[in-house]
Amino acid sequence: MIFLSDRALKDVLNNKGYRSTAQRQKVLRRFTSLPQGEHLSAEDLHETLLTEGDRMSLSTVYRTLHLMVSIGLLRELELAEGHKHYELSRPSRDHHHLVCLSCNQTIEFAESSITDLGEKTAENAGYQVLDCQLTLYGICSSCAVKGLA
Amino acid sequence: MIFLSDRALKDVLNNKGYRSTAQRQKVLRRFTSLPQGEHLSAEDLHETLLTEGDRMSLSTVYRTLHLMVSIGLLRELELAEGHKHYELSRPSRDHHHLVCLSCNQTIEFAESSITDLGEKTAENAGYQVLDCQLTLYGICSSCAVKGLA
DNA sequence: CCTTAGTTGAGAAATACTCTCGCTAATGCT
DNA sequence: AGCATTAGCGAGAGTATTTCTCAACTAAGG
Repeated sequence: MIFLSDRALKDVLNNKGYRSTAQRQKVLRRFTSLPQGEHLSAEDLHETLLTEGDRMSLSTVYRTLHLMVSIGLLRELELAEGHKHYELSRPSRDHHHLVCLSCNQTIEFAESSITDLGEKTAENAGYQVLDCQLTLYGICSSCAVKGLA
Repeated sequence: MIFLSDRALKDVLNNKGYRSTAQRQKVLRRFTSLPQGEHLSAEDLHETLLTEGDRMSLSTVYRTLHLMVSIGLLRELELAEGHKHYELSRPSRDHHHLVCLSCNQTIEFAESSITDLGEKTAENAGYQVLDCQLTLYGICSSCAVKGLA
């Protein structure tokens, strides 16, 4: 799912009974052009779309994000900032997050064994997996030194 | 951390420069008396405290929950209901969650290897781990049948 | 005790997100 | 291509959850 043309997106959507719209294409395009490792909040996405000249209501931003998470195109991340972040779903390059509860620094790390383990567990329970996230919360070394925890 | 007396809680708090208060004791007690596998939202906790005759402001509930997460006594869960849930932190019996994005059913599962793996990763990055959560999001079999996804 | 500094309560406020409804436009059929 | 159907959109009001403010209170340590 590294790249998806407008045409491919249309097929994915239509197959599920959804329509392909300019808004959905713009949102997905924004995510595909994002550097590896970056993620956007709903508000971030809304703003960057506006500055690029793509008017879109905030409602649509939220609706589109939810839709894309539900069909597995995007991944919803709960880090430590009080709001959700989204990134392209890239099953082949699964990665996880390490978050400092004090300064919110976020580090990504890859660990393919977790995905396998998660898939197996979910299948045993009869689930079809859309996402598998290992999130580690802790205190980073510089915050530990400052005694902030 | 299966059980913590008021005295033990006081020591933990005082060691970190915090005070032991009646409110903090009540909150922790509520969690220690919770059946294994259950978790409470801030609102749940506030209500159950009130019905048990323990008046406490909602602000204090939130403050106490955050404090206890930051010192590792509680664990903050992000399931799929739109608000956070909390449970006692029990490092010795680590468990993770499988959530249906359609009906919000949540299944717990244990997997000790994940904790080890997480600890190792975090330590390499210089982090002191407070929590390690693997969360699998997907569609459960009954929702898949209903074609809800 | 007595001081001091962390903690609480109450409610206002901020934030993030969801809903409603009239209008627009994508899809599928002819 | 033209048309009917209906999913999807925009705008803003509404809701839910969480955070903030500040005066009053109280735990901790001397």
